[in-house]
Amino acid sequence: METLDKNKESKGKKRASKRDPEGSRQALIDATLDTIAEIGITDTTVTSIIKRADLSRGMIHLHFGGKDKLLSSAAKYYSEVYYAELEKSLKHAGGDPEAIIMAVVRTDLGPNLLNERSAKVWHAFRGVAHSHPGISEYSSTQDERLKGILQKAFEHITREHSVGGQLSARQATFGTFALLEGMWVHFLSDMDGFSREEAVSLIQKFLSGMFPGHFAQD
Amino acid sequence: METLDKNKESKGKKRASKRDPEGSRQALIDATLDTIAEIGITDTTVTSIIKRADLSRGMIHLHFGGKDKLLSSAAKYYSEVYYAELEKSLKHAGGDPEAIIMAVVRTDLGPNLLNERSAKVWHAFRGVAHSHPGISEYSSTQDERLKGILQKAFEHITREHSVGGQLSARQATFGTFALLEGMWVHFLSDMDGFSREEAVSLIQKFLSGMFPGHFAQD
DNA sequence: GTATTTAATGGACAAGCGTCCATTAGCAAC
DNA sequence: GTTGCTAATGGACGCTTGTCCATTAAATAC
Repeated sequence: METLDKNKESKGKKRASKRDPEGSRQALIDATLDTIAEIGITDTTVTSIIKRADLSRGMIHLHFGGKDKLLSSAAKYYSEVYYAELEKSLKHAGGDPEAIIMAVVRTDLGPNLLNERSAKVWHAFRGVAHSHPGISEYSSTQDERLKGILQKAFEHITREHSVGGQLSARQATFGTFALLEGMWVHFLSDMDGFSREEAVSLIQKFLSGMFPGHFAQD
Repeated sequence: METLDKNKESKGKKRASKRDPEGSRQALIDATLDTIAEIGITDTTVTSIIKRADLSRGMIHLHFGGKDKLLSSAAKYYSEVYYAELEKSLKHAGGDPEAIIMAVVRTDLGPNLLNERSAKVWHAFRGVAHSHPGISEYSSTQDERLKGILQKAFEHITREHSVGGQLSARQATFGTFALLEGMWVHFLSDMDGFSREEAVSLIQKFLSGMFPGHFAQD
């Protein structure tokens, strides 16, 4: 019998075999996101990426056609992971609009989506988006999907209880979204002082102020 | 009599004479901010900056000691301009806490501070701050000063009317700040659709929801 | 086994980067 | 004028960047 470790995906991160195009592709994307989070997007070079992925120089050109396209693919992947997590959480939320909104808030501020690596990558991508169409595309898609979910839920609430002078669904979406983005920024500038519970509770207070009778605190 | 234009600071941007260290310094800072806003911080190189400032290669090293220090100086200058505008507006606001808070909100979202160039520069700086201590310093200083002003005003309000279950001054500051940051992000992603009035009004509604009896809408 | 296919390698390359400094030139003092 | 000071110039430098491709080697088909 032979040794059974070493060559069989033992660590979960290593590629399956020496020839594994799909694995190499993903390894490059992961290494890109790691590098951006660790040393910043300005210092993220082809060399720093392939060093971290433990692959050879030519792989980026081979699998993505260039550094720029790798960055776009990494942004796309990041956005997909974000949205997958959100949808997973929404499946357990049921159909109640309030529950949906609070599930979005809780998930967006939860440790799976809002953590050091993720927040740094998000921030870096947003910072360069304006001069990088490939990245811009995916981060604005992510925003629009999130806003879409919120707006649909808020529309239900405003329709049910048409409470005269209150906020429109559009404004409520706008405000909630801004608060969430602000929380991410805050998290980055003070990770130790940040409290997820407090952030969720604050948004909930904002919502219950805007929609009296709804979003009651525990 | 001689011609009186052409060589006497006529355009306000040109340097006063061919030898003007202070003017050159400022021209480099302005060119840096312009370049960042136009082509992004990633593509902002020594060459692109000196081309825009219409100065020679050596000037960056001469006046700032290197590109990195020029960037830090540009961040510092940006922050100073922001804060000067804010203080100017606060002088007219009087001593009333509500008026101070609303003046901060209106100024932060006004065209002098929130415009295309300014927002793009701000975004770019924040995106690289984590791997660039010189920039990080000034953008966090700016944040802290703004939060300080808000918190002091909110403390007055919470002290006067100690309305039991309401928001603490810290939370109100947190929420207002997050909303403002969110508005800037929103402005960047949809400049045409953005309405300053709506943004101000939304924050005011948030505040009047949190502090019933205060921040009454017009 | 051999042939075929293609993932992966890593060095060569030109272009571009930021830094530096010997030189030039503008202004003030005399 | 001449001198002294220093702002300003712009080319040379070494280094790093991203791209590309001839070569190697792993897996599959026969």
